[in-house]
Parts: sequence; C-alpha cells; structure tokens
Amino acid sequence: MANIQQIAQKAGVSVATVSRVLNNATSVTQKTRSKVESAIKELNYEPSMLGRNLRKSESRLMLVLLPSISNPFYNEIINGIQNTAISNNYNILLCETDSKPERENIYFNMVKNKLADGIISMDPTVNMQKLNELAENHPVILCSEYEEGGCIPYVTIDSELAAYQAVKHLIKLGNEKIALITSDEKFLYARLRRAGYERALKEFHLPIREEWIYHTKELEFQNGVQAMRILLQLEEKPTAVFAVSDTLAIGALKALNGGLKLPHPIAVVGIDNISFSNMTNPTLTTISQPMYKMGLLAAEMLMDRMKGKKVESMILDHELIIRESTMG
Amino acid sequence: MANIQQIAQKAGVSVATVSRVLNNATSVTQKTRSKVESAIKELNYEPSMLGRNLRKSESRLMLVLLPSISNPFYNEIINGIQNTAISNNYNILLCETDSKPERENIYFNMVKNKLADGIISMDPTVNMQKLNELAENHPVILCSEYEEGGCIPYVTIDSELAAYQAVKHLIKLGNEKIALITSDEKFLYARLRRAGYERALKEFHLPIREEWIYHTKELEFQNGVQAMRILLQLEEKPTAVFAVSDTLAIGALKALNGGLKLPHPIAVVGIDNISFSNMTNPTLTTISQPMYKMGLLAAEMLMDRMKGKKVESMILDHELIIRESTMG
DNA sequence: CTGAAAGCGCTAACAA
DNA sequence: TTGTTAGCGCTTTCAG
Repeated sequence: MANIQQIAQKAGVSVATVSRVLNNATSVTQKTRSKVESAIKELNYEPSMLGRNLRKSESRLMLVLLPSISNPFYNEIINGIQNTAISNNYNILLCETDSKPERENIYFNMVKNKLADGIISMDPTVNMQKLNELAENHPVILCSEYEEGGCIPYVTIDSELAAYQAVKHLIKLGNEKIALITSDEKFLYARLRRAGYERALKEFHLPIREEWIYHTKELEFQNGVQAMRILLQLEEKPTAVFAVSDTLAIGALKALNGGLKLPHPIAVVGIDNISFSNMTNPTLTTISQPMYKMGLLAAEMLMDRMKGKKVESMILDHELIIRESTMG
Repeated sequence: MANIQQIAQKAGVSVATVSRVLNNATSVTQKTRSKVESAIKELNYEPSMLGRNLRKSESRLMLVLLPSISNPFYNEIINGIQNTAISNNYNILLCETDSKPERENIYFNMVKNKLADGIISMDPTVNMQKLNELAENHPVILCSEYEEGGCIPYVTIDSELAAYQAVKHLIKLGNEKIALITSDEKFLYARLRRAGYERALKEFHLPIREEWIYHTKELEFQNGVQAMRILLQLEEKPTAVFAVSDTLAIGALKALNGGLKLPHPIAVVGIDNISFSNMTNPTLTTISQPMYKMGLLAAEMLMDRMKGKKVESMILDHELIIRESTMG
C-alpha cells in the first residue's frame, strides 16, 4: 500500500500538497493537482484514515448501544441514526450489549480510547452511573429510555401518556377488566407505562388488581405468550390486555388464538408499531412511536454535542393505531 | 486526557516501560509496574487506540455488509459474528447498504483506508466485481449469498436442496398446484431455490406454470402480501405456495387469512425460520437455516484470513420445520 | 530490566 | 501557491 510520501515523491511535490489535494483545499493550482491526481491513480493510493484520525484525534464513529437487535423496535430508529450519521460523514457502530455489563464496558472503553467519538444509548439495562461518568468527558445521548432528572440529553416519547391513551381506548370499548403485561420495573419506561395504565383505570373507577399485572423477564415474543397463558389461568380473567411492547402483545395474541374458547375475544393493545404488528392475525392495535425521527434527532443531538454545542432533550408525539385486535 | 508521556513522567520511567505495562509484557519488575499503575490511576489515563492502531496498522474492526437490518434473518447471524468477534478482541461495524451502491462504496473505502481490517458480506445486491477487486488486497468473506465459482470464500446452505425439500413436502401432502414466490433472479439464492422448486415438480411430473411463479421486488412482508393477492386472482389458483423467505411467506399467510373463502386452505412454506415464523396464525412451516453457526463460522473464517491463512468455503445443513401452515 | 529514539501516515502552522 | 517541519500517541528495535 502506497503512502502519502510516495505520492509526493512520484508527483514531485511535498506531502503537504498531496494532503491539500486530498482534502480539496482550494489553494492548489490545477496543474499541481493533476500531477498529484495522476500519481494517486498510478500507485492506486488510498489515504489511511488511521493517520488522519490520530492527527485529528477523532474517529468519526458513533456508537449505538442497544440490548439486542432482535427487537424490531430498534430497526427504524437505527435507520434514522444511520442516515443522519452518513450524511454528516459519520459511521455508526451497532453495539449489542445483550444486557451484559462486560459488553457495555467494552463499548464505554472504545469511547474513552478515542476509538469512537460519542455514544447513543437505547439500552434500558445500561449502567446509568457509568454512563453519567462517561458523559462528563464525552458526548452521550439517550434515545427512548432515559433518566428522569439526569443530565444526559435524551429524545423519547411520553410513555405515561401513551399508556394512558392505550388503556383508555380499551375502556371506551367497554372493557372493565384490563390486564397489564409489562417488564421489570427497574426500567423507567415500564414504571411510566404502568403509571399511565393506573391513571386510566382510576379515572374510570376501575379496579387495579395485582393479579392482572404480569411482569416479564424480557421482551421476546415468548415472554408475551407465557404472560398471556398465566392470565388465562386466572379465575377472574381479564377481558382486555395492554402490553408495554408490540413483541409482548404479539406473543399474547399468539397465546390467545388457538387457545381455549372464550365467551368474548380478549382485546390486545401494544406499543411501538413494529412492522410485524400489521402481519399478525388479528392485526395489532398499537401506539406508534416516531422511531425514524427519534433516531434522526438523537444523531443530530449527538453531533451537536460533539461540536461542543448544548442540546435540549425532546419529547416526541405518538399516535394510537387502531387495528383488528381491539375490534372484537 | 492524559497521554503516555505524562504517565511516564509521573511514574519516573520511560514511555517504553509504560507501554510494556499496558501490554502486559513480562519484562517489567513488580516495583516499576506498580509505579506505572498508580500513575495511570492517578491521572485517570486511558490509552488511545488511535495511536496504537496507527502504529500497528490495524483497526480490529470488521465490517458486516447487509442490505437491511429489518430482515430478521440477519439477527442470529449477526449474533454469531459478534460473539466470535468479541471473544477475539474484534468489533463489528454493521453496514446497511439499503442496496445503494454509494453506501457500499463508503464501506469498501473504509477497508481500503485501513479503518476496518476485513469485511463479511451478506448482501445479495453487492457489486461482485468491486468486491472481488477488494478481496485481492483485503480479507473478505461471503455469508449466505455467494458467488458460484468465485474466489471469495463463503459459508452458506444448499439452497437448491432446501427448496427441493420444501416443495417435496408440499407434494407429499397431496398438492399438485404449487406456486413459487421468489425475488429477483439476479440473486443466486433465488435462482437456486427456483431450480430446487422445479426439480421437485419435475420429479413428480407436475406442471411448471409461469403464472404460478411470482417475482417480488424486495423481501418485506408487504411484498409477500402483494404476491399472494395476485396468485389468488388467477383463474386456476394454486393449492400451495413456496416462498423463498419467511418474510414473504408470512406476508402470503396474511393475505390468506381474512381473505376470500377457499374450498381448501392454501399450504405455505418459507425459508429461514425467523423468530416471527412461530408467532403467525397459523404458524409457518419453514426450512431452518443454522444462522448463528453461519455467523460464527464466517467470523472465524475472516479472522483466519486476516492472519493470512487460507480458508475453505463451507456448506451447512438445514432442516425442515413442519408447523401449522402445512397441516390443513 | 529499562531507556532512547525511530517511525506508523497524516495534517496544519509557519515560512518562503 | 507550495514546502518544511513538528507532532498526534503509541509500539518496538536496539543499546545499555
């Protein structure tokens, strides 16, 4: 592999001039430029980013932390991040933590080691203390999951309101026994969505019964299946279910169809509007999050941060999408 | 941020010694080591990978090219790649090309520019000519999609056989009118799967009718829905459908349920065994690919390549998973 | 066992 | 407009 020296020699100019050509500096005569360019072609030269990165002390890489790419919720967010990043000459490194602290540490170190310029975390399981420490010296943005009252800027939706609206929709349909399938309440979104669920129930004077609230360990389909099966074993069965993610809701739907015959179909609502939610049978009523926009904004915020600008947290709008799973 | 110089100064040793401590060289007395270590702690020092990478002329990053992460088929493969990479001190950079050549070029350049040490391509839309050129000077592995008779090592399954077995399964169930939903035949897997489909039909003296073969533009759910709708409009409707991916098959299933009443249910088989395939109603019969293993092997092959070893292409086993969509 | 020094490939300040 | 040169932070050879 040729280096900048060899190009300079071949073209009969200095390395500085080659560098100027490489970086489209204006102060190069067309004649010199051509000389350099033909030397580059001749030697099949590709400038090394390693040298440039060291010199400029940047990597133009941003890290995107997420627990697992198997949750399609992240797909569109990632698209948003990626498109924004690329158009700003950045690249993204997708980092699956699998909710393992060791993994997380690897990625934190990449930032500390200058191998990445900043980090967008979408991982609810992230170690907030460590992330806060990192954020003192490095650009960090939270996306979707965030810390209340924390100092890291975030972009998210109003989870409490979303849950409230989802449950209210179920109530308006005449349901009075509404179950909640949620995940571990160590996660803020789970606490907020539960709060929204309870607010709706209270507002309509409906009972909040612990046995109708099921906590899953993860957000995989199977967790939703499992949850629904348990709820169906109750003496007093719910007539409707609100799940805090589409993956759980889809699992619940699966447990419902082909299961025991019930006097009434059980209505189901999810959150996220993942693409698969329109392929289930029945199709899933859900709250749509502006995933692409969240990703786009998170990336913009990160880049502002990297430039040293201050950025404000944002809360985006969501929308109830009514489909077959709540149409009896 | 402290650098190695400052540590050396603080510890009263040379930078060489600090470097030795950093890299666990044996030839450092415990006493010197402690001095250095406490200096590191005191200054909160983190070694810069930028310097190391330049010096060693490696990035310990591998690129993973795929058309879109929204196809869950890639999830498990990526897990396999990632786990292998991490345990070898590598990181992966997921690269969505969106089937756009500009995107692809960005990633190829990262390898040329030394920003990445090698590349695993799972992108059927990849520009094979350019990839071959790249492979002359850089480590490249193909995963899933490959080039027949090409010189880039690959890991894949026997697509022709998989398709043959899927269709044979439909035939054994008594189906004689079997449609094929496939994608553009510029892709090798599409050609191979069609070949398997035709081999099975011929073997049982069943007709191959062009109107029962539908080509989709992409592999999204919606493409499958669309395809099935067209097939249902035919005068002579097929009684079974083989789709070359689970996403298409799931779309087909969706078009089928809630649609017009048919004398017999239409059987559907897919390929991939993505996690959704078990959540549809009915659940999907499919050919399971060993996705995790494919990813694992691809990563190992790439690392061997990066060490300069020769590697052999591999064809892995698949398996027919029978579920409700072919159980009438 | 430790230090001095060269150098990886590039950019940018300064000089000409 | 172009060249000279210092140096980004690290590893590694060679000497001691």
